[in-house]
Amino acid sequence: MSQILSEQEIIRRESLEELYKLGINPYPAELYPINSNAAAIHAGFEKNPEQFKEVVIAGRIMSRRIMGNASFAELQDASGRIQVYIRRDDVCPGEDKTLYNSVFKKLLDTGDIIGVKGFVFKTQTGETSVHVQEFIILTKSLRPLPVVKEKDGEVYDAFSDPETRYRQRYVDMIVNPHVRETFIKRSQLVSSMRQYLGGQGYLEVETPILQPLYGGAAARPFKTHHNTLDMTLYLRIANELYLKRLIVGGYEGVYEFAKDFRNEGMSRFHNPEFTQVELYVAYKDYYWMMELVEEMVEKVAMDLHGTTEVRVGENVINFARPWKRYTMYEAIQHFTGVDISVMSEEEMRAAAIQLKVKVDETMGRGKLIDEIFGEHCESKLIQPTFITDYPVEMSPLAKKHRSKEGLVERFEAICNGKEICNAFSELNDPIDQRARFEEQLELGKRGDEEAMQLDEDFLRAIEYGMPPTAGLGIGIDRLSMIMTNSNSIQDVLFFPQMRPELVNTSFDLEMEVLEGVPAPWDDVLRKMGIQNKEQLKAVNPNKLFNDLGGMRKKLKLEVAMPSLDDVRQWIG
RNA sequence: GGGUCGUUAGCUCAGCUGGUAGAGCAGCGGACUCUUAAUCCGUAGGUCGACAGUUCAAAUCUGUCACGGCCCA
Repeated sequence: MSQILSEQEIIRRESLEELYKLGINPYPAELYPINSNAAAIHAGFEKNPEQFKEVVIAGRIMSRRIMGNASFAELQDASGRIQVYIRRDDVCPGEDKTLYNSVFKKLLDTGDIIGVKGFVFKTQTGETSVHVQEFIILTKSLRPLPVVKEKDGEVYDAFSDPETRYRQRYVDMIVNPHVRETFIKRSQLVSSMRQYLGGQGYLEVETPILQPLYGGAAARPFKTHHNTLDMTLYLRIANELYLKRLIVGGYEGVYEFAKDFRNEGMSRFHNPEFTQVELYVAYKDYYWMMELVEEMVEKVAMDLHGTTEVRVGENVINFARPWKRYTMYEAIQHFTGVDISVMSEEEMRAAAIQLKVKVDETMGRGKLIDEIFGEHCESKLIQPTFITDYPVEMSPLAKKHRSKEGLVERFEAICNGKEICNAFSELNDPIDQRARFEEQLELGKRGDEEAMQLDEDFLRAIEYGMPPTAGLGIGIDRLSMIMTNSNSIQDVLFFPQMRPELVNTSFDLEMEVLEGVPAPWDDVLRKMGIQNKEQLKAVNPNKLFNDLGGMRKKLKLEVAMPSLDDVRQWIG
């Protein structure tokens, strides 16, 4: 015994014991043969009532209204909710009324999962319901669910604390139906793209996540270690360099839906791991790729919403083709009135200062352009817009522009003020590519932690010859945010990254002694789930110190707190 | 990383210039055979995020720390 239970949890555990005593297994092993669900009943009953004379459904009890010998309950399954009606003498036809009086009324709670068999009917107030003839407990729930009530579309006591929602997404999904809806949309988005890309004949592939050299983007990586090889490996920040090797190898179109990892700050738009689809198609250029993006994203909007128009916050975004196109210089001129295309670096720096953009001496032309654009243009681009022709300094993997000096053939699509994709005519000149990598190495030496590494094997591959290729990356999380009208990336990730919470878990008295931790704190640590040195070393001393205070109060210990330094010493 | 707001019962929240912790819902006991935020009567439930300081007295004031949201970089 180590978990400290609330009153409601204790009561539920007592109910569990009672069920066992009555010979009822609250966690049965057998499958439960459902033949319908909430949505099917709502959709079909009025037209074909004769088809709903014997339905078997299963779901979670979301609410109960008990009126003596008859009760209503709401059952929630994957398809939605339906009301069920239970009458004592229907489920207990004989003398023994235990199943209704004790099991249903006392031992069941909201949150429990049951199966019911019965017939569909309409109540006097007109609600389609299932009249229960038999029911069975499929799972007893030991924790009280947040109770969310609703009337006339108004929600009362919504389960809304963001921290708890993200940490306990399962609860969020149970009580907030729109959350499940968001993730269904996200899944449809990926299917829609996969269908589109597959339909073009491109090959879906998988490339390494653990990479000896990371590349393909400007970002800091996560570092890990392989024991047998005794070598450092990095979690990929992009899949670009591997997918291009596959184009060298002879495929004409490859794509991968990839989890990428970037060891950077977190925000409403950034999670350390995120999903991207990258696509490479041989014998194409970036103009061609723009058309593909328009067509594919328009299809996604149609598949998800049945229209190209999507409401996002205050705006309605229309993904119908064709999208607006600006070169980067044009965009800057459009939003600031300044034409920087003809300026020297010094003139540009002065212009940037005039435009209240923060500059410093290390910034070259490319960085200056990027800053001005980021400051004055990006957030104003609400409707999907292609920005083309980026400075060469920022794009070491893109081909130099066919006619414009100092630029590369690159575009980003901006939508709702944020980048949703990035693409270029891929650099396939191995001599130029080596030179660009070397420039990156120089940046790295000057302290740019996001500079790319020189990938000798990648260079070897393109020295064999990579056909002219168009490449694309689309951020699935960002696009999902737009397509689901979500304000934060955390709302389109099932399990957004969070600092760990120390949870109380059951512990085993037989376990090893925590050397160096004086009584009674060793016991307290065990109660907090820290059972050995390894686990102890893994915790943040400040947090541990903080939580020890909480445990001291909770367990009503009459001993002085250890100091923060003591705690640091225990951890070692 | 900086700014800012927040952390009180299972959930949603009150708690004023310091003076014995409250409500609604959920729970528990009871009544009730078509309810739907069911209703009616009764009742229990608290690491006020943590530590320290100020004070006769701290949920409340001050400092440090933890966790989270939002904004900025």
